[in-house]
Amino acid sequence: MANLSIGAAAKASGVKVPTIRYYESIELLPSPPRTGSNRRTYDAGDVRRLAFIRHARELGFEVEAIRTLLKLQDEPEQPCAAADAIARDRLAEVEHRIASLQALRAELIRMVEGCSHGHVGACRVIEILADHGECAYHQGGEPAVLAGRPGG
Amino acid sequence: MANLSIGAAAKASGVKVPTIRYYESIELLPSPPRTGSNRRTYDAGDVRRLAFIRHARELGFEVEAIRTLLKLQDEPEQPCAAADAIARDRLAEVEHRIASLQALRAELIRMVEGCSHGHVGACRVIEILADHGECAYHQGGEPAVLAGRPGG
DNA sequence: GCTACATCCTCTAGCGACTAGAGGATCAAG
DNA sequence: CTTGATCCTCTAGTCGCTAGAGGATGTAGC
Repeated sequence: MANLSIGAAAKASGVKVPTIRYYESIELLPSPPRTGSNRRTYDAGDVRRLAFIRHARELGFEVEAIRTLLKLQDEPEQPCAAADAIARDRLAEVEHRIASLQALRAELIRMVEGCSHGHVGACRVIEILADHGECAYHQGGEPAVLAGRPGG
Repeated sequence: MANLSIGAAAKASGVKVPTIRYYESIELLPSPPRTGSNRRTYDAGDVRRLAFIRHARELGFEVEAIRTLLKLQDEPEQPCAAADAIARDRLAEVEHRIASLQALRAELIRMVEGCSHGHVGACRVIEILADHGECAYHQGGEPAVLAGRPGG
């Protein structure tokens, strides 16, 4: 698998064409060789790198964290403590999120059930999410991953 | 707890001062009464609402989704069918998110376990993220969590 | 060869959800 | 009555894309 067009690399990696160009522009992906007519050509290694980036983004890694991981990959003699730390941070956050979402889920189920009995009544969505002032997750400060959902 | 300054409301809710003003500007938070010298004054209800918004954002809900949740809370008398639909939509979203995050969590655990005490050469972080082809997390189509960091 | 039309190129501008800073008013403490 | 924190409005910047303009090139069918 070599000399892929940007479109083929996009298909193979799952990263959109403009996003590949964007990654090149921020130097997350090296500038590939060009054809005589100035078109980018990618190989299997590029596709792998793109797939890696895509997956890492989906896991909520920031671009800077991904940059660090790629650097670690390029210099495999170094211990992977940094990569491990990044993964651990993500894991802690993901676990907290799951817990919060499960609480919200329970409340939404309660609402849907209340609805099926003819009244919305005292909706406690706000309480369920507002009342957790002391939860450890928030001591650390800023949220690491906020939504940019596919639509947004 | 009443007549809080914007700074006090920020401290109490965990939402930053400029962000509170931003939420007002996009009408996620109602414009509060002002003092004679034009300063915003908040009460306990505003703080709860802000804390709710913050939690929901941290859970990855878009502002528009939060708006519908708040509307459901604000107007408990609205026709049951409408409330039910909103709650059901959010519930579906929450459940999808939980599922995605659980798959993600499993991967992160594998990553951390594979990584511990190793070197990057043997570190599975990169392998796992690059060889993502059969990862269940991706079957669902769209990524549930993408980064839009607090600066993003 | 010629015509469609897809794909590529660069560039700029826009999005959501903030965040930072300028420039000025006001408040609370010493 | 000064000092410094906090408040006000406003504009512009951030991240990680995404969309569109305007034009060049590649490819398939006739």
